[in-house]
Amino acid sequence: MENNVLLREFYLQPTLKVAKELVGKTLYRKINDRVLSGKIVETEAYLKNDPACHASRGMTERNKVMFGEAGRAYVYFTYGMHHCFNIVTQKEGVAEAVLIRAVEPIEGIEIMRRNRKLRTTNHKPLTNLTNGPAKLCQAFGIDKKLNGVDMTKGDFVILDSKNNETVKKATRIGITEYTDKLWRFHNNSEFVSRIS
DNA sequence: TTAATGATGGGCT
DNA sequence: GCCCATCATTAAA
Repeated sequence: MENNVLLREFYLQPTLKVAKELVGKTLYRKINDRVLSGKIVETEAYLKNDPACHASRGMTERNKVMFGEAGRAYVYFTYGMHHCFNIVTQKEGVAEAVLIRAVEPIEGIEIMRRNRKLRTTNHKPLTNLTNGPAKLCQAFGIDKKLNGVDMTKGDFVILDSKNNETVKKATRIGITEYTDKLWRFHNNSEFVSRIS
């Protein structure tokens, strides 16, 4: 298991390349000896000098992890109730990251269902578990306690996998600047938050 | 089917 | 005070 964990050198590659290549890889988390995993199906890149990037206006208490070393988790709280999860790329001082927007559940689906606490029934219950950045955080139990965690080792990592995903480019979601940039990557599957 | 809305609180231009 | 890299629910059509 440990031998195919993505290492720091992977995250030191150009951020757009990292974002694209993360599609098809496996997000893995072990909590209390129970495994949660999912195939990453949708990502977004946030670059330096990108007005949509949290770090574009300088370092703050919230975004300082983005300025640190590659391979760490940047988890932030938004809309008063949601978390979003990114992986930091680039060397220290260069604040770039990849937002994980959606995964396809593989292991620990019952735990994910419990973590999601949905009231109403959905006609696509599996898809609806992790097809959004805040949904996957809920399902995987990701919150601010994981902000800054090193993802190149330990129980919260991304596993390499030989995959031949067809990766499509699209515009990013939920931003108001640089909306023309095709910095969102997805595999066009039903587990993506939305196609376009 | 799509559109509108309320929830809810940390960060900050 | 206003803004948010969102989501679930309700309303409309």
